[in-house]
Amino acid sequence: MNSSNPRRLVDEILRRNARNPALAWRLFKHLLSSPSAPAPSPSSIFSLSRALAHARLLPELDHLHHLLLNLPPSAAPRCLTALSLASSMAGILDHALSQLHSLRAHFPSHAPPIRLYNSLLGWSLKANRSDLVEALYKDMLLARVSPDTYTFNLLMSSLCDSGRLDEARLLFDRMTVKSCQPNEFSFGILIRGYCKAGFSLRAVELLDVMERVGCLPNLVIYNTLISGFCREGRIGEAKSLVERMRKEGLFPNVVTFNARISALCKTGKVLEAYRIFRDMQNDELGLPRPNQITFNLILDGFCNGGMVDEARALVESMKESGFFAQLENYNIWLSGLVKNGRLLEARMLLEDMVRKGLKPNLYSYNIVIDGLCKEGMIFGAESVISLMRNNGISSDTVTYSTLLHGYCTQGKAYGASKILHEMVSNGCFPNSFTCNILLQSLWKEGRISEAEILLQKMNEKGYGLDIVSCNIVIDGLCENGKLDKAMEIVEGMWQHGSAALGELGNAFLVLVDDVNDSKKCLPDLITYSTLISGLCNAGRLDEAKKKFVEMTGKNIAPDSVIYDTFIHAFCKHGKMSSAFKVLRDMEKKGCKPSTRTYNLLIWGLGSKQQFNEIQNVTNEMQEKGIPLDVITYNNLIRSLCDGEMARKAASLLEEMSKNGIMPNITSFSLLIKAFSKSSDFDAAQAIFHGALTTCGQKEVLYSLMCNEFSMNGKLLEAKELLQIAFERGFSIERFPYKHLVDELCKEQRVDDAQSLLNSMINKGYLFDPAAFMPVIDALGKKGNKHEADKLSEQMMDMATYHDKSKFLTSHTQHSEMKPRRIKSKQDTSLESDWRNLLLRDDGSGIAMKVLKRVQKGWGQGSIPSPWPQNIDPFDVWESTG
DNA sequence: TTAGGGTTAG
Repeated sequence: MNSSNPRRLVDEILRRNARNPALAWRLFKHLLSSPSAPAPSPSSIFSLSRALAHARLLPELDHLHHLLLNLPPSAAPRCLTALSLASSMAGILDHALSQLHSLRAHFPSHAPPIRLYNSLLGWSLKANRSDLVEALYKDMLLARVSPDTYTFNLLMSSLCDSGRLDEARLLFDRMTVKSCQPNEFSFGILIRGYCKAGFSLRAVELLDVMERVGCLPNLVIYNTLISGFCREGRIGEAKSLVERMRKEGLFPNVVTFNARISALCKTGKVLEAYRIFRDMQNDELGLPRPNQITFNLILDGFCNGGMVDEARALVESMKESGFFAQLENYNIWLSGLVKNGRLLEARMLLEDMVRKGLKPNLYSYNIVIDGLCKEGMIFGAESVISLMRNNGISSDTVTYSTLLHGYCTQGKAYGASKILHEMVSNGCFPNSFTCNILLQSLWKEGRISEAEILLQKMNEKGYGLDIVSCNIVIDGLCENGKLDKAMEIVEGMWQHGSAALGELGNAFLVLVDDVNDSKKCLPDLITYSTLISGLCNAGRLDEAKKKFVEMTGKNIAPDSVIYDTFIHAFCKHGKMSSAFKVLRDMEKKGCKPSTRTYNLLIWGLGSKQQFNEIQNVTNEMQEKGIPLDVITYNNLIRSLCDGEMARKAASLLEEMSKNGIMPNITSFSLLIKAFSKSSDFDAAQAIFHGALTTCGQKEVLYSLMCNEFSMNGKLLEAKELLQIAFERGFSIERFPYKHLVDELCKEQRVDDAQSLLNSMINKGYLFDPAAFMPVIDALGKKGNKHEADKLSEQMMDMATYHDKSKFLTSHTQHSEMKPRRIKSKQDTSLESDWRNLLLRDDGSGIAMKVLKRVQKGWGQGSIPSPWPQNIDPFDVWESTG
């Protein structure tokens, strides 16, 4: 160590202990406290503070800041600069800013280097702190520091990220006339901006500009453009770019290949992507080797294409070759499992990750939470949230929005508003996704004026109304029969973008006319799909066809969903030849018919009893390799049953099992109904038992069979099934217990009827008190006044209990249901039964007694409004400021 | 230390 120069000594010690910042810091303090200590060099301060910042030793950084302020004025500014730069580079934005602030306050004539400003600008932009960006930019000008190319590049990149392409372009154009010339990064950033916004054609024009200014495009720029074209499906353009780059001596690398593979997977051409992937693995072909990302793309492709087994095999091979170790691999696999309904496995994988010490991140949890919510398993989702909280990760806006969506789709309004409040009180603010979820929920509930208030709030808070919001409103209008309004808005969107919603009556929306064309939200495939489906449902087929022509004229390519919509509509109206014309047209246009397409056709033919044609269609499916599914078979079963060929229909069950297709509850139900209709109860019962074996002991199967027996006078058999239902704890809502009690009484079997009632009471069921009446009547007629009174009392108890638990129909029923549905279903049935009771005049007086209870309880608006009265679904925005 | 390919919600 050279100790002849004390300043070198300081530097040396600091350098040697750079890896132990705490020790370096102590040594530094010690040396600096010596009276003969020389001033440290800026580079040593940079190394020290970089180490302190990296180790997040924040109090030490503050202390250092303080010490540096006391250095002689010849050394202090440069050392402070070094400190601030190191803090800034480590991303400790607030420290770096306060250090810059002291520098500027104490040494106003010292101009900080542009590099410091650039670094601070970069972090401020990343943190979305436009206030800081502005302040820094002003301070730069005050310090007479000129922005350089790097500064402009940062600003452009940020503008592009927030979709402000035109402003980014303006900045870019100003660069060419200013002292700072655009470099390859400037071009790269702008090109990326155009490509990300879907304007690859505008991006590629910049290649010519580059040529003019003598700036050579590099591999990154070519890859940006190629992936942009691939994303837009412009494969021809992508290919010619590859040729152009080869001519310039640049060769496609793994990124280029990944862009192609990604595009193929996104358009469902997984097998083609897989072929390329295999070629990349083949040493002889000299292609770039697949990397981590290539594997992820193929894995995701398999998962999205429903090829779970292939995906699983790939995961195994990735594990073997060490390509399955990063969190991202796990997250892709998690999302694949969820998308393919393997929720249990996904949940287990998540816990496995925790056990293995591979910390799942917010993405991992959100993926599983979303899957559970989509399957209606909100409790499961809530439990994953606790798991996540226990592992130190807090919910974000995505988590809350996902949960909100779960509650909304199940009509659980109270849960939804609870989530909204929880999210805001935890500092997560609703974004446009959240708003769209709410918007859809409100429209679905028919609460249009509230939806309009929400649109207004979204607008005030600056959440742009995007194409999703527009599509939600258009869907809502179609569902509510306001098709003309919907069409008017779509037309207006071509001119004014989302501002066309203003025609809904919201004058304020006129103010948000999308100013720049690049951001305007124009009708898309979903818009037309929604509109066309609305028109078809309303029987306005000619207008639907016109809209179809309009969309293709606007270069929106129809997908199989739209074709299916037309096929469905034609089938519904019995226009089978038109339906087949659509099928041929879609094939001609290169849109592959799906199993669903054929199922619709079979359904249409089935309702016209055209069995030969059905046969032709199923043959065609087999020839074209389009798999039949359970719905296909159910359609076949339905049409045969309708044609009173139940036996032939039943034989299809065998064919299904031969083809590896499991019949479902619908398959069996159709057959049970058909055999019951023809009074072939032995066959019906055989199917019923087969169904129980295949589908499990399902309540719907029991209730169906019980209803069939009961309707056809098979009272004993029906009663037996009802008894089983009691034992199994099923909800009896769908069982014909009232009818059965009534019929038993009519057949003078009051004892059987009474025993049924007693079983229901003993099992704790809460049921329609009207079921008591036939028995009370019968007992009264028989002169058994004592028993009749006893039952009357029990009926009164049931009525009281009914008052207390407004919605419960049985002890097994799950709590929350869609409030509106409950109202229409339950109230009307109870009310009508009670009205019938009250109209009776048998002098028993019971009816009047009961009436009083009815007036106190049921039918009196005891149904809670979908949103709890005391909570305004919109007030959460007020606290967001 | 600013530009390319992979993971979450409507």
